[in-house]
Amino acid sequence: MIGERIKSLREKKGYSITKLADLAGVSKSYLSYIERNMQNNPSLQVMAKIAAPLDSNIEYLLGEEPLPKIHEDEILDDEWRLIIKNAVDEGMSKGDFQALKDLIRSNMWKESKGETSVYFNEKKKTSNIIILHIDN
Amino acid sequence: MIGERIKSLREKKGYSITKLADLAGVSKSYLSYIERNMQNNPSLQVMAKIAAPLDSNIEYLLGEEPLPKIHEDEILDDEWRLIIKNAVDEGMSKGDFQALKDLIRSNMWKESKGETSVYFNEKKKTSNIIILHIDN
DNA sequence: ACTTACTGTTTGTTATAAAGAACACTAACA
DNA sequence: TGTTAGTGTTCTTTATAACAAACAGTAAGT
Repeated sequence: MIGERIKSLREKKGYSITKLADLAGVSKSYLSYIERNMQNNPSLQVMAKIAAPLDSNIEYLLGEEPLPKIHEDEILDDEWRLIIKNAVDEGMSKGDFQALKDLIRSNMWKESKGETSVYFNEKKKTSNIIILHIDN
Repeated sequence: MIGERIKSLREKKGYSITKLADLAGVSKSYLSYIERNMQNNPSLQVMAKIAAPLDSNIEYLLGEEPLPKIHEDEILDDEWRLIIKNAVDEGMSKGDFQALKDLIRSNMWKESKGETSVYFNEKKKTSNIIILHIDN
């Protein structure tokens, strides 16, 4: 849920609700509501304002939406084609794809120990890829 | 701007405002406002409802970068087909790909400061992806 | 004990997101 | 010509997002 994400990032930064609310420019009462999931439909502007001082972004705060089911036994060319088409429309180049393919094949991706400035952004359950976020 | 993205995807799907509004479950008047950027602060729920029938997601609709040019479908398709085929043969799942696609779109990838346990493994010049290696 | 300064919560109240029309404008067709 | 069905746009209203302020709780200081 979105509230947990914000709270987690906030505490990781050592911010209080009041502090983050000030930095973000939203009311602390509203931030409190959002963190407790009593208000689960904030606007984009509020989300963006909250994400900024957390050095995060909306997509991460939104967390993972469940991936569509995968039929593992057969490769549907049409389905792949649709996926690729959307990806290309959204800006994926062949070079991107090749790089990612190599990334998938490498089995070097493991859980972070959590004591560094690196933390996991999200973990796809249907994939062995873990998306990272470098926290500067 | 967010309105242009929605409109572009909508027209690509051949949907009218009314049709998309019905599929998304939002009012067509509000969708019209959003597309014309007269309402630039919709809620997350509305954004999610709009993104779904467009086979997109919020993060893309929010994206700042201009839409890439779309190449000729036929040439692209064959070339992509070969790439995908090889990738699938090598074990790439659709989930893998979707995860990677999200990875590309997120603009959170920055150079490592070098003081952590993370270092860059390699950098593909044909891609904007930086492959990382977590050193446990 | 009584501040002072935090923490996060709960109260109203106000501003506005979002709906549900009604509206104007086409094109197709009887 | 009038009617129907489609497009997208404006109205008007209502539901609620978001605020400001008051509130309770804790810890440190006097």
